[in-house]
Amino acid sequence: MPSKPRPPGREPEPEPTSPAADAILNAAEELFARSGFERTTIKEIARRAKVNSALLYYYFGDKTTLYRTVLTRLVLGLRQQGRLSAARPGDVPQVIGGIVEAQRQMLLRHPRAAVLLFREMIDHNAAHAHGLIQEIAAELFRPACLAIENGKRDGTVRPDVDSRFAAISTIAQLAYFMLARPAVRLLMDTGADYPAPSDLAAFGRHAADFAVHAISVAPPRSRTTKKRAGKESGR
Amino acid sequence: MPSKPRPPGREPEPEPTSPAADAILNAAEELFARSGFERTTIKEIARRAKVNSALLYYYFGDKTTLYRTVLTRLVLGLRQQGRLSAARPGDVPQVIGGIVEAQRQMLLRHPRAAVLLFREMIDHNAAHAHGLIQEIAAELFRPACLAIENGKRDGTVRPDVDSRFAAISTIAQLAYFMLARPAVRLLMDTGADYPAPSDLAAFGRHAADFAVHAISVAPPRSRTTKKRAGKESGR
DNA sequence: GTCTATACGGGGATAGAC
DNA sequence: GTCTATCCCCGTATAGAC
Repeated sequence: MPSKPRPPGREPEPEPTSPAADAILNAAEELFARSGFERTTIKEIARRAKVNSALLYYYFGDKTTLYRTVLTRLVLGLRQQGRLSAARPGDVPQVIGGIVEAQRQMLLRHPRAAVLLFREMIDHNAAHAHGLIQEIAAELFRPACLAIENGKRDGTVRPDVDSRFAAISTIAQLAYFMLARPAVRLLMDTGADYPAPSDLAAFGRHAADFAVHAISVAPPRSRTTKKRAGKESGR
Repeated sequence: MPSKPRPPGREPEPEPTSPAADAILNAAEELFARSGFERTTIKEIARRAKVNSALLYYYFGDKTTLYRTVLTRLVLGLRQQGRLSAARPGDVPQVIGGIVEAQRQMLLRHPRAAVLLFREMIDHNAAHAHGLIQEIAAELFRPACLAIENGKRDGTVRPDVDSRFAAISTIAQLAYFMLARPAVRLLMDTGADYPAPSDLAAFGRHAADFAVHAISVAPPRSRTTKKRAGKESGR
C-alpha cells in the first residue's frame, strides 16, 4: 500500500498489513504484554521482529499508535474467533459455564491479551482501550447479568443477589487466578510453570461451580463430584 | 542519624527516618502506586516531596532501593495496624467475613497498597516483594484454607470443594473489583469516582455472602437480606 | 544534610541515502 | 520500503561546594 503508508489519523487501522508490519505487531504484542508500554523500547521490538527500528515509524508513526494498533488487532482477533461470545442464553449454570469457558479459552490461546488489557486498565486507566473493554463487557458481563436476572424471576437464583455484583465475582475468579500468579503459586506451593493448561481447566471448573452455588437458591445438581454434565466440547 | 546515612546493604531498612526521608517515602508511595516504577521519575518524587532530587540518592542510594523501601514500609505499616490479621478462627462464615473485611479495610485505608502490590506482581513477577506477598498470603489465604478444611470435616462445607481454589475465589472478588475499576465502572454505569467507600462496603458484603453460599452444603442463614448479623464495628 | 551543576546513557524520533 | 546515521530530550546518578 504505497499510497497510504502512514495514516495521519488517530485511530489505528487494522488493515491489510505487510509482512514486515505483521512481524512488528507480533513482536510488539509479545513485548508489551511482557513488560508493559513504557518498559518496552522501539529498538527492542525492532530487534525481535528482525527489522530496522526506523521501520516502526514508517508503518505506525509513533510508539503510541503502534501500541493502540496492537490492542485493537488483539480484540479484533478475539472477536473473529468468537472467543468472547461463548455465552449463549440458557439456564444459569449453562450461561455461567459458558462465560467461564470463554474466559478460559481466551487465557489459554491469548495469554498476552489478558495481561495487556489489565495492564492498560491499571497503567492508563484504560484510556487506550475504552472501546475494547466495552466490547468485552458486552460479551461477558451483560449475558451474565441477564441470565442471573432471569434466574431470579424463575426462582432458581436467590432474590437477594445483586446480578451485577455476581457477574463481577464470577469473572473475577479466573482473571485473578492468572494475574496474581505469584501469589497463587505461593499458595498452591508450585513452581514457576504452575498454571499449566490442565490447572487452568481445573480452576475453571471450580470457578463455574463456585459461582453457580453462590447464587442458586438450592444446591444444583453437582457437576464436578461424580459425573460431569456433558461438557459441550467447545469450538 | 549522622553516622549511618546511606546503608550500603541491600535490604532496605524500615528504620527511624528523618522528616525529609519520610516526605520522600510518602511522595514515592503515592507516585509509584499511581504510575508504576518506571514511569515515576526521581525528579517527580523530589518535587512532590519538596526536597532536592539529590537527597533521594543520599538517603536511599538508588531508585530501586527507594522502591523496595516503600514496599516494605507499606506492609510493615499494614502489619502493625493488624489490617491483615482480621481473620481469627471461627466458623466458615465468620472467617470469610473477617477476611473480606480485612481486605476492605486495607483497600479503604491504603488504596495505594493494593495497586502497588499488584503492579509488582504483573510488572516484575513480584521480584521485589516476595517476602511481602508471602506475608499477605499467610494472613489471608491460609486462614481461609484452614477454615474451609475444618468446615469440610464438620460437614458445613461441601466435600468436593477445593479449599485453596475456594480461598483464591474468595479473595479474587474484592481485588478484582478495585483493580479492574474501568471495567467495573462500565458495568455499573457510574462515573469516575465510583467505588466510593459505601460502594466498597456494599460489594464487600456481597463478596462474603457469595463465597459463603458458594461452598456451604446448605444455604446458611442469610446475612444480608433482612437483618445484618451484628457487624463488628472495627474500632 | 542540602544544594548546584553536570556527566552519562538510553530511548523516541527524524533526515535522507539507497 | 528499508537502512544508516544522528539529533535531542530526559532520566539516573555523581561530584563537590556549602
